[in-house]
Amino acid sequence: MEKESKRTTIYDLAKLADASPSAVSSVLNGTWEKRRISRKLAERVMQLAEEQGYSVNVQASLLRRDRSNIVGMIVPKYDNRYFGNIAEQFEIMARARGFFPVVTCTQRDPDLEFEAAKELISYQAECLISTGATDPDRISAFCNASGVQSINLDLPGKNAPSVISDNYTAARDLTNLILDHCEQELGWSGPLRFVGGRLADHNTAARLKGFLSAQHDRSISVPDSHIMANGYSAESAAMVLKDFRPDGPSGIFVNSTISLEGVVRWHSELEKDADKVKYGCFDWDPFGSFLPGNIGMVEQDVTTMLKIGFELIGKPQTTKEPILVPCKLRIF
Amino acid sequence: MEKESKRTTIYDLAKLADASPSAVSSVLNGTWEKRRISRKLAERVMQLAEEQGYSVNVQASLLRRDRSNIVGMIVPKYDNRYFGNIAEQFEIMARARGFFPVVTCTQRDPDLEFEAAKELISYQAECLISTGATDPDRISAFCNASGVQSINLDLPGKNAPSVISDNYTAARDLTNLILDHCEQELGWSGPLRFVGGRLADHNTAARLKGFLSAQHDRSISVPDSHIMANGYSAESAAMVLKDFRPDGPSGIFVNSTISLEGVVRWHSELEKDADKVKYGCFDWDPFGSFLPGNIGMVEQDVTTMLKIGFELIGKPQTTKEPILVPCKLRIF
DNA sequence: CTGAAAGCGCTTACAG
DNA sequence: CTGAAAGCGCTTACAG
Repeated sequence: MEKESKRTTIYDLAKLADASPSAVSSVLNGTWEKRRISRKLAERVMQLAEEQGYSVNVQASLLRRDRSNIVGMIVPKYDNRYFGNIAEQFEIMARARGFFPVVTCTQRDPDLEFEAAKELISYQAECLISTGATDPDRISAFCNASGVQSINLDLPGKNAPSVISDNYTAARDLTNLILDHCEQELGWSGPLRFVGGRLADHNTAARLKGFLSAQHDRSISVPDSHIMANGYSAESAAMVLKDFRPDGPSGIFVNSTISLEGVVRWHSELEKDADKVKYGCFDWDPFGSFLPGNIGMVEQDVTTMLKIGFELIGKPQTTKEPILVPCKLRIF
Repeated sequence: MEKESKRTTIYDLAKLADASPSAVSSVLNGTWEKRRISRKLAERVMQLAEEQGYSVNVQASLLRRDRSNIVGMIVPKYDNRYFGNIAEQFEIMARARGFFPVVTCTQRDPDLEFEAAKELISYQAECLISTGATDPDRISAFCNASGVQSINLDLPGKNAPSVISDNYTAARDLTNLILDHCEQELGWSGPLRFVGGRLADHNTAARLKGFLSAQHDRSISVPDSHIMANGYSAESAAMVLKDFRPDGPSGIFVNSTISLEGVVRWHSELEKDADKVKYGCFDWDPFGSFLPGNIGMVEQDVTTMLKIGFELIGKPQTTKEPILVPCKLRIF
């Protein structure tokens, strides 16, 4: 074994195999049959490459080639059922399509999002998917300036095509489900409370609209105090409910599993009428159906969103209107 | 704006700024003050770079430089609390240390693991962290041959240093906790059942050892039929318990949250004596404490494991004995 | 069947 | 204060 400090190159291999670097290169990148290099030489080179622990230097290879095949994704969190699933499926689907996926996680920090996006472009990503980005327009503006395609997922933007869940419809359906349960099991007909998220956030706004419209259709008027969208954390959800001690039936629309943690904590500490609280959650968790009071959850259709996203890659960007993907309502 | 098809290079910028490519390069990579390039020129170049949406071609830059700063990680899943958290914290900690993290998810598929590892090395990763790899030795053998450092996380290997949880101790503590609850609340003293995982898997084996040793210390003998380690899925856990209808008190050691799903499903379908089942789980989930019968969970100390992993980077590889990191026992 | 040569976009020691 | 030139490791059209 040679000095470990330097990696083996095609020149090392060429010397060892007593062939030219060009020949070695074409053996290693699979074009040797086309170049009609003898099978004997090819086998010798591949054998040597194996022995020497050779691996192609992608930096050098990409520099010379026309395409990188890299498709980048930024995602707010991995440690989250929804986004973790998106990242995971993205990688699988990208590989299946012959791309090299590079995902990076940006902690809902707009500056980190932008830096990470620039980094991915520096790595010659051919397309960048911004998932749940807080400032997608800044990112796609930069992509546009660099001549790199970009796509928004989960949260829409103006400068690139967007693929998002049909939050409005799913929220309306979930609200109706909660209302039905309240009527049938508690003989009570609203109004419900809305807990979690931020109203400035597009998805929360769309969900709130669905929440209100379902109740409007039943002539239920919802007081402002019932809209408790004060953030994305278990703490803020528990906080906003702290002083609410139900005195009879009540129902809650929970916006995301992270808020659900707070709601469940609050619920478990109720001293009376805990069984008169019904809630549903816009988000999916496998333990959801075992939480007392939880009557249903909305699961976003990640596979379809990604499939549509991949179909957009390489296509000329046509419409900028968000493409809406229906969600699945899971009833317990 | 020029033709979008080609990205802007330092040569384009040099022409526009009426300067040499060398000067542009040093302005862009921050060495211009050292080279005593005039502030005026520097500002002009940076302005132009901004306008043209320039971003450095990392492939070209790395090819010329000595170091890549890339540190790679393979991880089985993102859509999993434990591994998702590892990937997320890895990226944060890597950035904080000036590295460029690239994580990829390999679905517990040994071949995909190996391919992904090779790919990361092709991208000139300086160090590769194999997390929960099914065949870590094959990967580190390849890394060794290529002169790339490698580290095993979560699951140990022979060819590289390993940082793993102290599964044995934590499992023993969790077992004792379950036994204590069973005695105090049910007046019953084992033996417990062990559900989930695979005995061939190092971590399952270590946990089983702790499980057995805690009971051995209390002179409880555990029949073989109580060891139900038949896989990592909610289905297999539910399956193995299908015909178990407890007729009195019972206790279960659940190996991972994925198995916990199956256990909870089984538990929720019991017609009698459901309140006489106590279980604990080796893994953490925020909804865990709200699941009836769940008395405690083990949370692995991801931050410490990663911190130790990062300390190993760049250091000569000394001991091959796994470094054990204590877990935290969360009691409900 | 195979090699010499140019060039991908950078960086940096060297020479003014 | 600044530029010309070499070279990082590859690929590929071109010329035998």
